[in-house]
Amino acid sequence: MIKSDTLSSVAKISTLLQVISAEARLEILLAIGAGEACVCHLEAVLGYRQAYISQQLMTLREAGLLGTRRDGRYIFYRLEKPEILQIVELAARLEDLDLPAVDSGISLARSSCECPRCCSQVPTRTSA
Amino acid sequence: MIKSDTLSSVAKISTLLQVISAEARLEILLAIGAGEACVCHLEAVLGYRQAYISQQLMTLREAGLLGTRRDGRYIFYRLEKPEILQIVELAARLEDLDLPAVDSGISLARSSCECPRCCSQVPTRTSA
DNA sequence: ATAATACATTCGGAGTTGCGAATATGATAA
DNA sequence: TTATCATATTCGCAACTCCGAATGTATTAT
Repeated sequence: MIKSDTLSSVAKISTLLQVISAEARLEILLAIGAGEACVCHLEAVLGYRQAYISQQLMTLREAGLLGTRRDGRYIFYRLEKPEILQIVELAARLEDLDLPAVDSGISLARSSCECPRCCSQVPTRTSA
Repeated sequence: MIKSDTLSSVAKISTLLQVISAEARLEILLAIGAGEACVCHLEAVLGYRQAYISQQLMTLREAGLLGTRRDGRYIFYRLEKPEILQIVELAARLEDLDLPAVDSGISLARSSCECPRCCSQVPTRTSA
């Protein structure tokens, strides 16, 4: 893996883009979006195994892209630099894709979470 | 390598970012910048072997990022989607780097080329 | 013609990475 | 205390990627 702090500007940019370019990590960034998400949430929403999610989160953390907040036994991740999503949006536009549902921090990450244990309330549903 | 056209939006974005994230390819994109550049030019400016440059150019071409123009025995490459540089600039800003001299199409790619054979005129030099 | 130049392409192996399995840690519940 | 849950970390190897070497293909020069 790429590390060290004595790197050229291009090398640093290369590292950043490589970190966010892995498909699973892109999905994680989009799932967190403007809000925050715990690991079990990401697990449920994205369908990856827990250890795998944690591995990807570690990579993103080491790149300085994520911040954490512990609440009880849950650890919530948020984007340290939300502008990272602008890169994804720009890339999406270049490919003529209507950007893949960047999480607004309301829809997925905070409410109507599908994972079996955390955030089990379903506040956006209006049915009786 | 990543191919196929039946891919999710995220997968397409992933592929695009992976293609541009390789350090050598980043350097190539920046060296071409807003102008155009032949292979021997890139070879001289970046210091990579010819075959290696061509390999990276092939990858960028297959991703639809480059266009070509043949002039005699030279082949000039240009950015098909110059907005790709905005991604690089954004990434640079996120890392607090003053973006790495995006080629304006004047300084390197078109004039004062250092490679021994092509573009040997040195128009920006004002010395006798 | 042949030769030289500019560039493209294929092949293969050393090296790296992805990711599953197993295990560890830190917090809460009983 | 022990058990359980949420998450982190380490290990190892199959799979993949990088890149050098060799070779192929246009184009121009002689």
